[in-house]
Amino acid sequence: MSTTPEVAGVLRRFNRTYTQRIGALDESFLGLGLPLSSARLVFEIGVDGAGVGDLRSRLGLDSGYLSRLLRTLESRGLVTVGPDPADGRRRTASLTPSGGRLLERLEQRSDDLAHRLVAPLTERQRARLAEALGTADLLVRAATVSLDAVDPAGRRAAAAMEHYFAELDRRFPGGFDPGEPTPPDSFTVATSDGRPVACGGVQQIGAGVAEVKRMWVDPEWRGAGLGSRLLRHLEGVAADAGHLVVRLDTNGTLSEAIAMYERAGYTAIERYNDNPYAELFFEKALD
Amino acid sequence: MSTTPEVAGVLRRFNRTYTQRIGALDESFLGLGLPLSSARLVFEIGVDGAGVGDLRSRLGLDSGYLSRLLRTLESRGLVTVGPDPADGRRRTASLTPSGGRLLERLEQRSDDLAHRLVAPLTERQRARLAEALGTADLLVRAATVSLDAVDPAGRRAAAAMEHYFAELDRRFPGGFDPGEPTPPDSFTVATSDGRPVACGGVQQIGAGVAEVKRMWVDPEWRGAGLGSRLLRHLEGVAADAGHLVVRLDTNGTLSEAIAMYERAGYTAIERYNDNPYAELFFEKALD
DNA sequence: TCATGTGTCTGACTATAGTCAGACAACCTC
DNA sequence: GAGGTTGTCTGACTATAGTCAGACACATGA
Repeated sequence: MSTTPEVAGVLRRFNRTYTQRIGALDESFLGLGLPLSSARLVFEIGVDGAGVGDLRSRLGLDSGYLSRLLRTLESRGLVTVGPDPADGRRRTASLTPSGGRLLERLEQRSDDLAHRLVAPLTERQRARLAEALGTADLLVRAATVSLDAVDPAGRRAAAAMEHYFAELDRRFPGGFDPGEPTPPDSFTVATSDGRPVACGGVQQIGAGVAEVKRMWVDPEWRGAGLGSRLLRHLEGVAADAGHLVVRLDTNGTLSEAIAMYERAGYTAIERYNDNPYAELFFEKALD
Repeated sequence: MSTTPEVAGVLRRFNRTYTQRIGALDESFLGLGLPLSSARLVFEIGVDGAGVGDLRSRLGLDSGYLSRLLRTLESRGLVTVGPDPADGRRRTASLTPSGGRLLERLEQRSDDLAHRLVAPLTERQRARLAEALGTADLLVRAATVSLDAVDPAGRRAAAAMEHYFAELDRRFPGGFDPGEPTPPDSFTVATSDGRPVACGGVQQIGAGVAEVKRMWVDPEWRGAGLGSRLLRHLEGVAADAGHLVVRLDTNGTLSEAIAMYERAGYTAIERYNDNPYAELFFEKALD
């Protein structure tokens, strides 16, 4: 706040410009015989379908309201809602062929409008705009990732860890076998649009000593500072639990991670465990 | 469209991110006992007040609807609506002291939310975001400027020309006296948010020869390509009127303008009029 | 001064968006 | 298999947003 007093102002000014001009992109959904909220819903269901709860959180709707919207789309033959095979309480919505055609037309309209919007710009200006919006997009998304403590043995933790293990398996020359992973003392998942985009656990490994484990950041999200933020967060978790020192191990393959640890003030130490995949070991004192 | 197919995609992706995250900035207006549209209206009236028609075009509201919104704000003692001294049909809205206090609180909330939004970012990221949004803002605004042919002797033309004359007066060492300006054959005003941001006229000065006159771009808008776009537009106007050549004169003081003319394919020629303020003369053949 | 246009207002509507409480079935844990 | 939790659904609402037609006063230009 102290040294960048203008960010908020720029943001607010942009907000104004935005609602007046680009906001019309949403209204391009109109005129196909559907109210805006229903059209947005069709859009959000998409070709792959989506869980009802997922839709609710992505669109920020009341469950009753969403249910009713789905009912009207169903009655128009645009959507079918069926049970989730994995959990009988959940339901998944997907588009019928006619719903798919509607989605295509929505996409088309939205695309046309976007093109028309940038048409008066020169080629170079368009490129500049695309770059600026891309940057803003990444940063805004990064800023609004939410870091939540989840049950280390629960479903959300498992789903996030799966990404982590899958990536290790891809990156390690001989693959990676997680064995029977034991849940850490606490686990944090970073979520954006309902999907896990980063995660990490904290576990006590000695008196006053915590280990950061299974830290992972989605490849698409690297370079947005999410890793550092998560690491700071996990250090906070460890400090709150009364630990004085944080350790972690890693593998030489994971060069971005190593660079980040060093930037964050970690120093290399001797091997402190028998993890066969670990080659490098770091430590940092909590203040 | 051919070489930058991705702009529309980036724009649409950003739109999605935006409505979900920054869109909440608007909702910060809520919770002060006013519905969103009324709060936006208070915001748009601002400390300086605003004409009713102006508000209508800025907010894109139906005149009946706006009138009703003003009535409810009036009945709550937040706004007064009085006659415009210059034109008895028009009315101007301004905030009462209590309306002004409400506005301050709205600003405060919006500001707080903007700060909270960028809080998770590092200083550097915030600076990057501010820069990206600033660029996007300028370009989007530039893209959505509308170029309208107006009555060369009418009010809109006069208002725009006033800016032009004022600027010349500021920039010329000995000031500038427009004398009795005669309206050109056609006049174009570029408008953004209801304000003139650029203008220019076209006038026949010989058989098949047109002159571009009184071309002006708001200083805040320079660097956004608005000048070139306007110039191209005026050339189009001249070509449509059957002219084959466009000429223009300028003063050595106006260096940005000169650079722009050269970029646009104009070449220096001999003096072709007796304008005492003109020092440089340019010409371009229309294709 | 008359015809025409412009800017605002009222009345009478409709459609859309959203809220809240509670029912109910499937699931999970002990 | 009892008790609590989660996910979805229905019913009964209210608030907000927006539309359209027409009235009326003022302005403008022939």
